[in-house]
Amino acid sequence: MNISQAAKASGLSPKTIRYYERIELIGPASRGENGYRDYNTKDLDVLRFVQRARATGFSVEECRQLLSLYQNPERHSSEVKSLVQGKLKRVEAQIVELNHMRDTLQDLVQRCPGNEVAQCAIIDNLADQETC
Amino acid sequence: MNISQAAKASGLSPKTIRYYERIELIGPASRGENGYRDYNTKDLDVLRFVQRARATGFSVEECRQLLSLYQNPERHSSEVKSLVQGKLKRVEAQIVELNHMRDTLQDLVQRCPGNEVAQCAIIDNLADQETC
DNA sequence: GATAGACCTTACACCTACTGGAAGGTCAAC
DNA sequence: GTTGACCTTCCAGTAGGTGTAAGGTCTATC
Repeated sequence: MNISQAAKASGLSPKTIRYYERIELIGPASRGENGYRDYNTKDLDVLRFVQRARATGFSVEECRQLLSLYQNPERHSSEVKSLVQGKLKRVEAQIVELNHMRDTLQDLVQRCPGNEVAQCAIIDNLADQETC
Repeated sequence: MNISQAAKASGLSPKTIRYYERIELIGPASRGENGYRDYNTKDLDVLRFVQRARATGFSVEECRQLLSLYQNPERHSSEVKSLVQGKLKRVEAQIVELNHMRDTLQDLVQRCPGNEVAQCAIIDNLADQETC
């Protein structure tokens, strides 16, 4: 199975697969006589694992750790859990920040007339926090 | 007022101010005889404006537009409002995505025993969406 | 006058997680 | 034998800065 088939089957792009190989997130693919990369079902499992972990929100470095746990039969599930708990905390913090941002934006939108006049609460607010 | 004082007064770092000048988000600072950048209160207003807009979540390109509206007395508040409404929509979409991510992570954490056993719902889930 | 330390300048490299494009080799079909 | 769709590598660019180096300048102290 060559790279574009592996890409389709895993949900990654060929470019991304090559990139993952280059940064050694995944091992080097075996090569056919023509130098083309060749993937088997085990390789595909790894590609899918990474695709899902990325889609779930893990960074490439976190995927590296998850992958090493995935491939280690001696792992303890506690290690996996603490990794995911850490990620959860960071995601929750990001949500709090974005919610705050949304509230600010909503407030700005409500206080701006949105007509042909130049005076505008949004500009005023960004220009001078005090007049808020 | 030289760059580090302007930095302190605006909440940006000197590096960031130089960066903003380099990408022409802000105009070139005037220079003293020694070649040092020199900021007046008007410059400071612009720096503060940008700092607040960035902190509110606007991208540098969005800041560029906001700044040009800020500096244009002929502006219509409707232009400002639609810019901010667009941003609000994007932020809300991001929140939805992060909430989904958080739910997934919470579910994974709950279903992982977190002990010395290797078997773990997180790894299983990432390895094979079907066994989820 | 010399020197130390804190500033300033520019320029280049690095970060994340890819993506686009160029230049060239290979394969399958017609 | 040629076309088009693959494949290969490598380099550059994206956003929004930060780190570091090499060098100039300012101020204070000895």
